[in-house]
Amino acid sequence: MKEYKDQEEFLKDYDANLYDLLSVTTDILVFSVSDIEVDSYRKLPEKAFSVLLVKRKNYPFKGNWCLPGGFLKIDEELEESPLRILKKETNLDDIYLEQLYTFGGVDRDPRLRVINVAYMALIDKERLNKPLMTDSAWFTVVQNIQDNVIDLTLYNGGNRLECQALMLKSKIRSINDLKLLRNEGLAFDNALVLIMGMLRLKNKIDYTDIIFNMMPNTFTLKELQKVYEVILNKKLHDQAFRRQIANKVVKTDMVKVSGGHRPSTLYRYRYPKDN
Amino acid sequence: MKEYKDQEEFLKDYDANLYDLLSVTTDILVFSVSDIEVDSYRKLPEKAFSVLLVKRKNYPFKGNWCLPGGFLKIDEELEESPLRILKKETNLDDIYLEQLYTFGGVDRDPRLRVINVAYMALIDKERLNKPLMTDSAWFTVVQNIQDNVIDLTLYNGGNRLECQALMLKSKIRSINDLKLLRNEGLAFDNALVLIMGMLRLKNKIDYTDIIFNMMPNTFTLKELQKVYEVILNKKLHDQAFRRQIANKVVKTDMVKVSGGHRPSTLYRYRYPKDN
DNA sequence: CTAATAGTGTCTATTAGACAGTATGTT
DNA sequence: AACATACTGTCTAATAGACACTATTAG
Repeated sequence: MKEYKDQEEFLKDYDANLYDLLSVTTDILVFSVSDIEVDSYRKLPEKAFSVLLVKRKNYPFKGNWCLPGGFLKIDEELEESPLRILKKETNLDDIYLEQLYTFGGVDRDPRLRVINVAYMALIDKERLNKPLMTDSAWFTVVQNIQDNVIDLTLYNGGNRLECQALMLKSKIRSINDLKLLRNEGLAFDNALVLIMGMLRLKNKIDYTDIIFNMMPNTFTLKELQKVYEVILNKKLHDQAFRRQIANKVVKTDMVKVSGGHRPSTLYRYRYPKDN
Repeated sequence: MKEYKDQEEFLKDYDANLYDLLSVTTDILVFSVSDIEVDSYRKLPEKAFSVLLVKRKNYPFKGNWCLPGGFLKIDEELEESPLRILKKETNLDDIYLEQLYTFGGVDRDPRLRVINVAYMALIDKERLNKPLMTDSAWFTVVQNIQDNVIDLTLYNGGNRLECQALMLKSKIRSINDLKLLRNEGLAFDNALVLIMGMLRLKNKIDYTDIIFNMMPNTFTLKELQKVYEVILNKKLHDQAFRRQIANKVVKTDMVKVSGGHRPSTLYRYRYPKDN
């Protein structure tokens, strides 16, 4: 091995093709909630949980749906890539974004070896200020967890996608803790990305404040509770819920009037000193 | 754009060099604890928290210390890479491993553009059955957190490394939430990897059982408490601690005798149904 | 008045913090 | 006996679950 005087001399001599080269992509799980109107004028609208998908126009997986994403450019910071994609899809700049997991299965893309860094984004649909891109659509996510099997069914108009996985451990930390049982209509390994994201979110809303990224500026406590309930997929006890989030919200002097019942006080999120 | 009959025909035509190519590496934060003997024969040994580092023999960063790691091979599953490295370094197969974060700064490696998937591993040093690799060494980690500045000082014999970062948010989720203030002796961006790993561990031992991956099969409650204390960097209240971990451990019929005082009952970890 | 949601009061069980006290070993 | 750690008991404060009750609106 040649001896170098210093790092500068070493780098001049260095051949970047010495190691295997491959491509890196970023995918983003864009999650949000929306209202579902109910028949009775008196009842409150239900909350639905939804994810943004893009229909693939080209091979591979032509016609299937996939997460918004793209290839990382060689001179682009890793964190810039999801922000760039989100800006393109939603026209929003300040979106809650966190790294979810990096997927690196050898065969996840039939074209070439790809490492995929998946992010999770939470947005408030009311902030959307332009129509979705063509081929993009919100899918309502209906979850069903029984024994150790998680099943997610996605609906958008006539489109219905479904994915299902066996959870091999009680805490899913790695892609190897999940075994995909069914995947109808999702491209690449996006079914597993979606399931991991869903599980991460269900877990994190218990001990963080990230849910407020999906809420409008003002909201009623019942609306907030319904968002918790649709994500956790279980009913919460009203009074217990109010106590638990009491110190995370601030009462405003506004109320929300809706149907034949007492109006509900609107609340804001109480930002901690930092975020 | 050419129209393809099916995915097979499309792939035959596909040029993998269409997108930017780069290299992927995996780094592993191998954390463990060990005893530090104390002067008085009566006192219990203190617990020290430590991380495994490797001295760089070549450029770049020749002479600095770095995390064990390596380049991902093009036909290697992403998760296999850290396992392969751990096997080489520790000769152990069944090690607790979790993905920590994927680092992708444009300039993190002066040789070429690299995306680095960092993992965190927790091991019980008593299980080590072979000496460390040459150039590998355990460094004791001493942490100091004041205001929003975290400072880690690493000791091994005469070697002393130090890194320090400002925490821009109270919950560190992204590399952008940290601002590196000082880095003495650590290669690449390993200082930030180490700090993120340390923070993740501090956070996770409160709501998971991962600490037991660093414990021997049997241990006294005081030993377990001291491991918590050295990681959290604060004293815990004896009785409160015992109550909190009571249902996570099982009493054995063995005791540990050490110095001039009453022997302590040895406990085992109570495995949940799965892990 | 009725249906439906909004919001409060309170009892109880569980958990967390604090502190005091007792137990048991080696030297 | 003295020291050091091991371990238990109990008071109190805070929190969580459960349930009952009152309040307010549109139609």
